[in-house]
Amino acid sequence: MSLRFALLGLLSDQSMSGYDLTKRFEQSMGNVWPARHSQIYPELNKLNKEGLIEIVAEGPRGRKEYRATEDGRAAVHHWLTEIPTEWSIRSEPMLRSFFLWMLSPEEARTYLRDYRTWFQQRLDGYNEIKQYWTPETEGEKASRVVLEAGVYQAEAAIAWANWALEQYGDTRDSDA
Amino acid sequence: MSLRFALLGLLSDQSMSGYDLTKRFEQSMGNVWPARHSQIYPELNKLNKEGLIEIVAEGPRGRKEYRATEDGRAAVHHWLTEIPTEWSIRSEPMLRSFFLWMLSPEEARTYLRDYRTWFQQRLDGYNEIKQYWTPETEGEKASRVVLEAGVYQAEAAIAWANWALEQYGDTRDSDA
DNA sequence: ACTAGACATGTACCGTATGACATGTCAGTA
DNA sequence: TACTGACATGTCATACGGTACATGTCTAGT
Repeated sequence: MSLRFALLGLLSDQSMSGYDLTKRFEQSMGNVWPARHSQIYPELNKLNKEGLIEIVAEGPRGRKEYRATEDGRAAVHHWLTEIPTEWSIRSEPMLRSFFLWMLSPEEARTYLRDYRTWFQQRLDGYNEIKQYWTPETEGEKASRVVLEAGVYQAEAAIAWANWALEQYGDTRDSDA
Repeated sequence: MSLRFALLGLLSDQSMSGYDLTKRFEQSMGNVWPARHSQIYPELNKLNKEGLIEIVAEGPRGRKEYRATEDGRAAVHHWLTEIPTEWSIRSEPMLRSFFLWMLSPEEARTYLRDYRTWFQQRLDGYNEIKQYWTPETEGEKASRVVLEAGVYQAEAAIAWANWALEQYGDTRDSDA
């Protein structure tokens, strides 16, 4: 159910095409809820048939720009306020961490360094965006708040990785 | 693919039944990779047919205790070292946060307080475990390291929620 | 003797998600 | 003119995941 509300929410803020939405999912949205175009396009057609979104413009190459209808925005509101949140998350990096004991210390450290590097790059990217991006729409202002969550999470992930590296006998303190 | 390696990894550390594994997923494992018994039992049968796990004991009520074979452990090692990690995670709570702008400030604050409360309870639970649980197997020692990741993440989530609450005009500093 | 609850395993259906296949347009450049 | 790459939308087969259905056993308490 989450994908449809993600689309509906994005289309409540700005009108966009499936292509634009796909790019959104490749960037910001994909960090918390991944989706490919093969899932997005059919869902948009469903949403359109159900009257939750409507086509506001057509462009070159069959481009169709959608926006949420009043019903669509109401559906998001209902989801946010009435449907209980699924709190548990799905994280392969953390799942893998459960099994580091099956690796040699050096292999485990390699994994933890990769882990740290990945989050460090996220963090750098987030800070970059914070510097050069000025949110305009209401949705973008809220995205700015979520971006900050990414910063907090990334910092925590890096701090944990450093702590874990010590547990696995690491001597150095940072990498690339 | 992740579920099979989760099962294989757990069964590399200790022999367990599907029922035991299901309980594991309801607790620690489920925090990072949820799975129900309806998914676990068929996967165990597949793993068994493929020779990656074997039955080591049978108990009352048709209980079957499995453990990973040498091939099974090798498969986990291969996964950990050769298969690229899927870094992106799936988090409905964060997805919802993107759309807080569609709520009234009071509704948004309610959500953020629920968010904070949930992670606070996680954190309390983790600290409880840290106090009373002494890891014994290698797998449990590694789980202890992952538990610490949960602590770091929960603390970051709470800190962010407090920051976000300020953005949404909250005056108070804590709740239940 | 009965009963409730934990133990224990399984299947079936339906919706979600992925990767591959498929097709075509438009703009810029060589 | 030819080519490349971004733009743009779609489908299909398969696999993954969740809810509900289905069945039966064992233990402890009443």
